[in-house]
Amino acid sequence: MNTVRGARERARIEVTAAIKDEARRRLAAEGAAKLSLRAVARELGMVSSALYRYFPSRDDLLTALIIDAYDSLGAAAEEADAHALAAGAPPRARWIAVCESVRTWALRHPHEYALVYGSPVPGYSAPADTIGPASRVGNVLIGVVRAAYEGRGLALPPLPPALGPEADRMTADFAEGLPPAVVPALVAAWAQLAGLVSFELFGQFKGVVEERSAFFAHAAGQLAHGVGLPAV
Amino acid sequence: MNTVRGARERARIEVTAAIKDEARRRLAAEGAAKLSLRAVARELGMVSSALYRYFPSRDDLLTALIIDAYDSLGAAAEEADAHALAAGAPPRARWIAVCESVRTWALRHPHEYALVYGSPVPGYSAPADTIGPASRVGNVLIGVVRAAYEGRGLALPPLPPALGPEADRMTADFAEGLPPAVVPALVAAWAQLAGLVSFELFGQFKGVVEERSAFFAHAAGQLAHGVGLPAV
DNA sequence: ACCAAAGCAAGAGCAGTGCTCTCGAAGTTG
DNA sequence: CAACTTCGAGAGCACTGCTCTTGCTTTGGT
Repeated sequence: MNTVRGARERARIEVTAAIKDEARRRLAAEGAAKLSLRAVARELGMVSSALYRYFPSRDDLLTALIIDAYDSLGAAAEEADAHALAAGAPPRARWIAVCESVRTWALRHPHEYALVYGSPVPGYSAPADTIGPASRVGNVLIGVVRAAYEGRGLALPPLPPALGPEADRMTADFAEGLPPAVVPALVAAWAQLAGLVSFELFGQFKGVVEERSAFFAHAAGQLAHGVGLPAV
Repeated sequence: MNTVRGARERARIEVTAAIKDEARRRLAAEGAAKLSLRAVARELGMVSSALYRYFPSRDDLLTALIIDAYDSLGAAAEEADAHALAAGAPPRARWIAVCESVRTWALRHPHEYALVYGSPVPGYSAPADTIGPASRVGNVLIGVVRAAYEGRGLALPPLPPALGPEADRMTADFAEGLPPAVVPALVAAWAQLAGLVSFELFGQFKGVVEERSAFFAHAAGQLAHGVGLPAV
């Protein structure tokens, strides 16, 4: 692998990266709604039609940015967890560290966060390529809970009987080895985490929450409690 | 009031309403990103420039739709709570009923929900006119918790000392009469509720949660627990 | 080493957009 | 009735995503 296939292929990779970089820059500056292919091309010194050799449409460019954003966020979460783990943190502290890393990443890349967890852009349905990167954060959270479970430090949340089969299916599909009762709570906590971050990022806390960091830390702790990682 | 001020004024009101109606229709059909002033005007048999007599810009039209959406959602939540209250439901059941009503409204008006709780559209900062309607759902939730508190049915969640002053400020600002410890939990629950609905609506649960209704009901119950409305 | 095939940038062009300006017709008010 | 305001229509500007055609450059097989 990594074979040097010639100038052409190398140029294509570089140009593709340059386009994505410039697009990300304009995304950060003006938001997804105003991201224009022509402006990106102009900034790169090429003509707009040339850009279509690399991305067949504006939505394809956005999809590429979405995948990169998922990957970047996923990497941040994984790194935060690895750090906490290396520091000997117990599962609850790891959980909170991951939540904080998601929030920090979102505050640093607001438009990219909006791209992945905000309203989907056009008619649009997420291409299959996105589901892999999209699940990285979820997998980190699953890993933390699994560690708690294997360390006998997991308090099982209640599960209504009506949700039993669904919990079993979820567990088999993407959380093998965990007790089914915790899986719905875990998925809910993931969505709730996104809700907290989105509200802060999208201005819904304006005039409501002022001490955002302290508030978030508290909420992340409550989230941990909800999935069975009680304080001390 | 309701004085008939002449044909002109009446026409203005009717045309404004017609524009919003048509815009809402196109919003539901194609989403906010593709909502075009010209298309709305065309559908109404008027020329695009005439529309600017009623809304000075596209964003102003969107803002009007946002306010209406907040009001519609708020009314749905208030009605759901009133129904539950009239049926003699205890606070916990009222809480869940309100959560369900938000989800139901969102599923019925996905694009309008995305407009208010999704990523903000342009460069954007929410105009002041939106904050009133925006808080109606929150006020309903506050009312439910207040009823529980006054009925001695509220279990106070823990509050870290670091968040004490902020909790006091929040309580004084928009939740007077409630014990400060519950207010941050309440705000967090509100954001988390939006996270649950957004994830379902924006396709984040695709391949993850199948029994969406049962899952949501469970999560809403957990949310109730988190704000101090325990089961039975 | 040559030459056809493929990849590429550029330009023109289409249909559509938000928004501005001007002009004449209509309604409102003294 | 006259002065004034409001409105719809049309033309026009700068911009968008996207397509198509035209030549040039790189590539890969003979």
